[in-house]
Amino acid sequence: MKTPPEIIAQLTHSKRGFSKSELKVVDAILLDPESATRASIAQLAQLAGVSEPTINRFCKKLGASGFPDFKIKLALSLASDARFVNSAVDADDDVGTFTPKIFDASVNALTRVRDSIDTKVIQRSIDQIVQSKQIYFFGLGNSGPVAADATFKFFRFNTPVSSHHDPLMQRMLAAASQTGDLFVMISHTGRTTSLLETADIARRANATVIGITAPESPLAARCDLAITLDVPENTDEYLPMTSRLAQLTVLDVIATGVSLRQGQAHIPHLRRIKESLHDTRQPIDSAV
Amino acid sequence: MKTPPEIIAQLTHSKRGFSKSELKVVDAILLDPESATRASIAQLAQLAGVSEPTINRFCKKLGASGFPDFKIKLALSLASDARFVNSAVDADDDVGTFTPKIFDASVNALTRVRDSIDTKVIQRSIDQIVQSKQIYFFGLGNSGPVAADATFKFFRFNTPVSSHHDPLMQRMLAAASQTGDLFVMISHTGRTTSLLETADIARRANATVIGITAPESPLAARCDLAITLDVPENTDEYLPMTSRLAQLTVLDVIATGVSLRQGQAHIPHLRRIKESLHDTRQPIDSAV
DNA sequence: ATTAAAATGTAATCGAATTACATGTTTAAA
DNA sequence: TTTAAACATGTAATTCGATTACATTTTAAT
Repeated sequence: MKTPPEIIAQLTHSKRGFSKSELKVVDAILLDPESATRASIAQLAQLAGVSEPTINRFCKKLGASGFPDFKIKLALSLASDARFVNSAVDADDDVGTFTPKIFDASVNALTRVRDSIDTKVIQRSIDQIVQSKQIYFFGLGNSGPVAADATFKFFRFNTPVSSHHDPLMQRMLAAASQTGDLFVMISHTGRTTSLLETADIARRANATVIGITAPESPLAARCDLAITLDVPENTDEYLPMTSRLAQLTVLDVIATGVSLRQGQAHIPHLRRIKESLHDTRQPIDSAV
Repeated sequence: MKTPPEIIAQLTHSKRGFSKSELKVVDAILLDPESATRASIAQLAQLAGVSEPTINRFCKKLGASGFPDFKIKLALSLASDARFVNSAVDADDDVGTFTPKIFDASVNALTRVRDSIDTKVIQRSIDQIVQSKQIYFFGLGNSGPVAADATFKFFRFNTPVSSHHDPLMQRMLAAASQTGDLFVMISHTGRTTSLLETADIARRANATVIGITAPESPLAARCDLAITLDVPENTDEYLPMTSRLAQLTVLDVIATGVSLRQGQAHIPHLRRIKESLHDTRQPIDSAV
């Protein structure tokens, strides 16, 4: 996809020297960019309180061939970028307002991680998992459920897998581990003392430790492989929201990678899992 | 944001009765949709070999107010399509290729749910949660970790909250429940027999049951409130990937709603939680 | 204070889009 | 098979929006 000229970005980060009336235009557009894509040059001129040629010149200044072209570029910009405006939830937002905001924040986080993640580390993680004899997913607190989820995801491969959120159990398993054992430790902060100690213990036992955590965190430094997620999370206001999503998606990626590596080898295994679940479900056309 | 009329979709799935010359227009546009957004009506008319009014009528037929409006809608359609390339992971993809694909699939699912979710039901769910005396999150299998995650999320409110993934325990709690108790049952398929029974038991006990599940599923029909998530998931190939993310985000939304409703009331409670965690963490500047 | 350059507006012009109307084409009924 | 009515399409006129040329105002520098 060719990089579109991000009109909205140019409007918000008004680095460019905008003149007085050009700023009026910026304001008028940002007030309701959506409807600006539908307005005529006259309407927008009136709304901004400037003349029509001013609008026109403004459009050209931003790289459009004219006003109609500008509207299209603006629309494109809205569709891709501005839909995910990371606007904070406001105290007097109603459901219809804050619901998309939260979804957008999640989407934002995911696209950001997508664009910043180190796929080489992912690749090496996949290599390690394929080679491992046994896989443990460790997480504490909010990351506990993520580890548990990973178990379900990796269960379809033939390697024994389990998740643990009890620090003592984690420590015991780490101490009893050996070469070929793989620990995936999940921690948003990467600063949970107990998990750091467990990581050290596991590495001393010659097991492999992969961390899914924050860049430059103590945990990242202690792992054989650190998958670092750059998720901006204002943990001061809320408990982690978006980091779990990023962690889960990264685990999806790794699972997919392992799956691709194994080719069709595990398909029969997967079918057996599916079949085992069948009797727990109501048939599709059951009376509701 | 209002659901955009997907022009491209209307063009490709030419279900609508297009006439001879209208088909010429479709072809001309699909030949190079990108440049069609930049063409004038005369250019496009020539390219398609039809008259200008034909183009104009065609645009109106597809729901645009005219040709310029059509171009904008087309541009929007292109942009969103490009972003949501739901291209399946290919057997010979390398990490750098399938990693963004999976992230995009997740983003895709979230935006789709965002645009299709019924915020009125969300609102009523928030109402119920605020009024409830006790909250239980139930999930089985893949949804178990989601329920567990919800516990962490809702713990910051003063209402007692717990999650359970043992069907017997779920059933016991449902049987022992009473008015004021709230059950949030999470199931991607909405067809897990055990959970359906538990829902019935809970409702007979006058507890409230909220479902986070598939539209038109047995579970949705059995709940007081059904938050239905329209997540396309090819469960045949892979175990659920994106549905968890949607479920988690919906729970984030609800938690946020409850939080807003309570205003600052729970802030001291939240601070206490934070402080309790402090000693488990390494200080930021600890030696790495 | 004066002048040049930049910014903005006015008004004329140009061009694109739309509409009204005429012509041709298909379809169905006689 | 013929005929009329509905539909599809094109031509030409018209309208409306966008653009340009030019005049005026504002700003900044000497």
